[in-house]
Amino acid sequence: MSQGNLISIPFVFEQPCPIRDVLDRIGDQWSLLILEVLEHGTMRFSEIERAIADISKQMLAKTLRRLEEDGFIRRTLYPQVPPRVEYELTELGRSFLVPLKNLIAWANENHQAICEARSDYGVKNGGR
Amino acid sequence: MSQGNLISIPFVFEQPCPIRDVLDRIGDQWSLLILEVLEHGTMRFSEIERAIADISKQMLAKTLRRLEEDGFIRRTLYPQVPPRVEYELTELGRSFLVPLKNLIAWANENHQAICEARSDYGVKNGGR
DNA sequence: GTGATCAGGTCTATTAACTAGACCAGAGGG
DNA sequence: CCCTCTGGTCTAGTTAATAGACCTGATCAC
Repeated sequence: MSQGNLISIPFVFEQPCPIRDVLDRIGDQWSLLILEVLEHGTMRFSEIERAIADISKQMLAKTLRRLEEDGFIRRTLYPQVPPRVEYELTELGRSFLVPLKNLIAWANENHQAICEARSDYGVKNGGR
Repeated sequence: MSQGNLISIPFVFEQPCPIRDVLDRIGDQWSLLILEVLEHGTMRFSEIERAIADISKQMLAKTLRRLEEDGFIRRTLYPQVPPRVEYELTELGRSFLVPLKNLIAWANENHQAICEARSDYGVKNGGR
């Protein structure tokens, strides 16, 4: 609170900033995964559910709604019984695939290194 | 479970796959943000805390430990009183900055479009 | 000497988020 | 007549995150 011991920090990520705003949305357990899955084309709810496997219906529905709300995907409901709902990437969503695929490529390339880091850490802190 | 109605899905993201493994770790509220903050150099615990502002101490400590465990960052403890602890990116962490900065650049470029999508969605589904 | 202060956490209690699983509509098939 | 199909929603129980008190122990003001 006092001024004397303030360390100068030129960047502060408060909530109303673009980076925070976007990262807070896509930075969750499922969003990136769903977008990656939808790269392969238009898919139905149950197809996405099967592709990700361990997502719960509720989280899938919620995450899809949020992605739709943010303009990443488009939801099309065919009023049949049983209902048919299809999800596909919008232009915005497709443009997001570019940085996303970079990220995924990095993940594939460096997964090994991460695993090694984990086991090294485990050795160093083995006891507990 | 029966075979008849299986829609062919050539890609299934089960947990033990590199993409899932990496995304499950960095795909949370704080990891990406912390890594981005640390781009600016070695920082102390309280500096990071101040830079992100609305992170709780517990989550910061936990996320830092996980990032350290995965080899993204290095933690250096100077045994003084009061304690001094510094965090910095490792080689691996720095290499991750490349895809991360792509992501952030995308976020900056498209933040406007996302906001517009949100308000459009709000109009369309205004009642509820 | 007494007490406040510092950094970097941890501990606890409250609150929010997520999960699993039941349930629903309503047309078509056996 | 009952069962099945899809895309969800609802409820109950579990897990995770948050806010805030607390801890250490050397240093400094009083």
